[in-house]
Parts: sequence; C-alpha cells; structure tokens
Amino acid sequence: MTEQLPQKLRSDAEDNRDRILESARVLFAREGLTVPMRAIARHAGVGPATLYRRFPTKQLLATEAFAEQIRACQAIVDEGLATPDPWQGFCSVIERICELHLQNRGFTDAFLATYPDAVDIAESRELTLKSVATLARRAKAHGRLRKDFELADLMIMLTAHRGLHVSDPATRTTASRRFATLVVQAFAAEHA
Amino acid sequence: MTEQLPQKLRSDAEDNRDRILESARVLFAREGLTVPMRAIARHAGVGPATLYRRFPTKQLLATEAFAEQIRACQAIVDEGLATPDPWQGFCSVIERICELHLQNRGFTDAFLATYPDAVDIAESRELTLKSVATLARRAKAHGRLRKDFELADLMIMLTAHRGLHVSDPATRTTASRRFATLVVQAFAAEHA
DNA sequence: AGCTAAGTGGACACCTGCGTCCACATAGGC
DNA sequence: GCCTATGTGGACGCAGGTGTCCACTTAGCT
Repeated sequence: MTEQLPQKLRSDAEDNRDRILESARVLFAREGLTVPMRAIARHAGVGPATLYRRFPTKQLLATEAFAEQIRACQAIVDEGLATPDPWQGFCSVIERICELHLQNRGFTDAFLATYPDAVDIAESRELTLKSVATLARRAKAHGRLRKDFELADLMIMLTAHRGLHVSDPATRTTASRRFATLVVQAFAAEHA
Repeated sequence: MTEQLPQKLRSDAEDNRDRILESARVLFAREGLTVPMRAIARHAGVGPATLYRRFPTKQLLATEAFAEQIRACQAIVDEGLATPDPWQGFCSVIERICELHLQNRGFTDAFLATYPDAVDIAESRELTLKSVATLARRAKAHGRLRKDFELADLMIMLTAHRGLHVSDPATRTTASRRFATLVVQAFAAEHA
C-alpha cells in the first residue's frame, strides 16, 4: 500500500509520519491547501521540525496525502467507462467527481493547480483525463452528449465548482448536488 | 454624481479621497477584496493613516468603490426585463452579469458576501434579485426556462463563476464566456 | 544496562498583514 | 504673510504565517 522508502525509518519516526499524513488528510479535506503547516503539526501532536523533516514542502505532503483520492478519482472514471450506457456513465462521473471534490477541498486545489513539482498528481491527472475523453467520445457517438463538448469544459466546471467552497458545509452540500445536476443538463445535447 | 458629505473636506483631502477611491476600484477589480489596504494606499500615493481616516473599514471602502457597478448590475437586469422575449432577456442578463463579474473580481466578492455592515450593497442586491425573480417568472411562463428554476440556482452559478478567477486573465475570459453559455443551457427547459 | 546515531520540539529570525498614534505640514480665512 | 484647525505619512505594536537551528530524548543494536 504505502511505498517503502530506501532509508528505513525508526519505529517512532514511522508512527509520527503516519500521524502527520492522517492529520494532513483531515485538515486538507476540511480547510483546503491553505491550512498552515503548523496546524497540521499541532493536530498530529508533533513539532514543526518533525513535519518539515519528513515533508520539506506542502506540495510533497499533499501529493502523499492525496494518493488515495487520486486512486478514487481514477476508479470513478473507470466505473463510468464500464457502464453500458455511455451517457449515464458520463453523468455518474460528473456527479461522483463533484461529490469527491465537495468532501475534499484540498484535493480540488491539488487536482486543479498543476504544481510543477508535484509530478505524481499531474501524471495521474492526465491519465484520468484521458479516460474521461474516451468516455466523452462514446457519449457523443451515442448522441446524448452535446457535439461541441470539450475536456476544457469539464475543467471549467470543476474550477467553478471549487468556488462553492466559500459557504458553510450544509449549504455547500446542497449547492454542490444542484450544481452537478445543472452541469449534466448543460452538457446534454439540445433535443431529447 | 458623488454624494456630498455633511462635513465639507479640505481641497487636498478631497483630492486624496478621490485618488483612494480610484485606486480601490482598480485594485479591487484586478485582485479582489483580498488586496491589502496598504496596497491601495500605496497605489494612491498616500499613507495608511489617510486611508483609514476616510474609510475605517475595507467594507466601507468597497461599498463606495462599487456604487457604479451596483448601478450597472441593476441596469443590466432592467434591460433584460425590457426585452420583449423574456427568455432572451434572461439569457442576456446571465451573460452580461458574468461579463461584469469577470471584469471585476472584487465586485463578485462584495456582491456574494453580504457583509452585515455594508447595508448599501445588501439592499440593492435584494432589489436586483427581486427584478431577476420577476424576469424568471416570465421566462418560465414563456416555456423556455426550466420549471424548477429557483433564484438560489443563479446564486450557485454566480458563486461558482467566482471560482474561475484563479487562472490568468486570458484563460479566464474564455472560460467565463463558455461558462455563461453552458449555464444558459443548464437553465433551459428540457424540450426545444 | 549502555552507547550512539537518528529523531524531536521549542526557540528563533524573518516576513507581511493589520489598525493606531503623534509630531509635522499645509489649506484657507484673516 | 500669519495662524490654526484639519489633514498627513512614518513609526509602532500586534498577530500569525514561513523555514531553520540546536540541545535534549530515545529506539534499538550490543
């Protein structure tokens, strides 16, 4: 599951590293990438030095923390590809990705930002997008997806979706669901 | 045009006040409400004390700076109401409001934030929204606007639209236009 | 149990934001 | 031209972020 580093860590260091990652996941999800490194250290019950020793930059920490989300994202798209009706698959991808981004504010930031140094994220992002493109091509052929749809449209809508993170969690959830519904109709071909 | 204060200012103070407002407009539009007060003071060529003396809080400054935009916003909706075809009027309102918010990042913040103390903005906001509601009712009756449209949907989309402000100006412009087009389709009734 | 290298947390120095205070400058009536 | 109320900019103290250093602790081999 977790990659083994060349240098094996001391047991207490290993524990601390795990706790830091766990805290980072919680706080990134709740507050987004803007959460202070200090806050993550405090939440994990370690000093700042420990955090910086393990993860010199926030991007490095984020990349590790979001490994699971990245896999989830790919899984969602794969399931969409596996759905018999490509349009239904496409719709479920939109809805579920919105849901994922809703629950994880930091991941949205990470996914859209394309940090130059967070290679892992950028790479799997491209891979996932390639799958979405395939799905979109099928849904177009099927006639239900508007002909002029482009991948950029999806990125625009995901970027916009992030804007919803300003309000409180309850409002945000309602807003996100409604947003997904509207986006699906926006992408639908004109005539039924 | 500008309201006369009960206390008349000294001529140099008046000049400074004007320059501060002008700088605030430029910087709020470009950077959003997050721009530091100091930056506005520097841009206007005055010290921080001068700025704080005229506008004790950022909200007060914003309210004055955006007076013109608020009027523009109302004008857009009024023109939409005056359009013979209510659906076309509704669409043009969406497109033009997106355009307005695109050019003025700070105004978007101000419009959506509902500061407790910025009464002027909140008030005209409600007024504008009431007009939009009227327009929406007509467009629904006309059959082109989806029956389950609510005012909240528009707020969701405007909030989302703000998310587009992360990218560079050129990309942002393209994205905003495309976003407006998609939103219009999202709001359209199912059958042609 | 003792030793040592790896690991740690608190202190530190730096930056940038905020709002306020006060000694000086100056507009504008005389 | 002078005098004074009004207006001003720079300096100040505070809060909260960043990354780094170093004297102490401790895991784990012997």
